[in-house]
Amino acid sequence: MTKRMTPLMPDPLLLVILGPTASGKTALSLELAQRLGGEIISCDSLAVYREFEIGTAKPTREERRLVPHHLIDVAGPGEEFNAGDYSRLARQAIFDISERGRLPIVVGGTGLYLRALLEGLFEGPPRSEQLRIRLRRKADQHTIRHLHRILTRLDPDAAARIHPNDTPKLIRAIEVCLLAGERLSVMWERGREPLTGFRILRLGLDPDRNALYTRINQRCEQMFENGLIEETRRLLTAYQSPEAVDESDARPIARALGSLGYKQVVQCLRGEITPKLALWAAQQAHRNYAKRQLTWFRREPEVRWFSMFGNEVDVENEILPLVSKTDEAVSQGH
RNA sequence: GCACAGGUGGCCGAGCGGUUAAUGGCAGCAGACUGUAAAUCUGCCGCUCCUUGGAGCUACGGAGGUUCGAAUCCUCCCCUGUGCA
Repeated sequence: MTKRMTPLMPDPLLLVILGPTASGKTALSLELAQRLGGEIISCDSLAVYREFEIGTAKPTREERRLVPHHLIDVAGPGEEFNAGDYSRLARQAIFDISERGRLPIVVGGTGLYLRALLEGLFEGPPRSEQLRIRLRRKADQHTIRHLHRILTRLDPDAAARIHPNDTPKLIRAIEVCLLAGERLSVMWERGREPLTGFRILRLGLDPDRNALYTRINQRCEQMFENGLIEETRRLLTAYQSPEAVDESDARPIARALGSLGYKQVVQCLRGEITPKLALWAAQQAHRNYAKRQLTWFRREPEVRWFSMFGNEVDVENEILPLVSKTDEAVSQGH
């Protein structure tokens, strides 16, 4: 094997940092970005919303001044934002960063968004709120199996892959079939459009479970001390939370008010639970979430795992060699 | 001190003579996931052993008792809550 004298321009590197909430992704990403001349693309379904600050653990203003961040605060609190939007915007950001000769670093905990970014989504119709309302009403009138029966009629293959109890996924599947006039499973088979043109290096953080849970508990407590309740009160005044939707209420719905931490604080503000219980429940929810994230990320291909927190990783000896090794491998034509 | 009400698996909580290792829920563990994903859903869940299916052991505050059989009935004791003193 001879070394190329005039090697083709190798694909630029794309760094991906993934891991559960509170595993130290931010710390690691900042260090790497500074050492490698990188910019960060957040991959977080809640950090995209403006005004949701404390409960989303966004990087601080100082951190964002240190390193440019993308895909944070790109949507209004009451706006609709989904995996497709994310995929498009994030890809654009990655191309722009790379164009400028900088290293794009994707950092995130939202598995679906990461997959939408790296592997793409199937080509499907957007959601139809009206159709969804109709389907949900139907579901309420019949047994739990009803939606599944409808889907089985429309697309048996898709139905076989969705559990009869999983109402939201059934609704989306039926919606797609009806709107597209085509089977979802057929659309799936046509495949996705993955992100190409980059060598992707995935770094995963998987610290000791008990230590992670302890850190999550502390971080939640910190959020409450930093004014999560006040922040939620302000948001709740301007927006409705997704549960307890009132038809006569003109305020837009902020979906993020139903997410970890905010949901529990909303219950507290409505007088349903005490602040103490809200904290306890928020901690619980974050722990459960971290576990689900790990389940998702375990399936992610080619992840270089580190069983420690992001701030504990020996960047100099553990990661920088990986980065240059990838460079080498490609320039040698492997 | 007296009178009620209670003490059930890590927690909450059903059961109130056999079909009960004991309904549920939570937590825990494992899993799924193609435009609501910080969402939604699934499985396992006393211990030990073997191959699915089982086998054995330990369990319903404690000690006795009644009974073929008790978490469930009786007696005494310990503890908790409430009311009266």
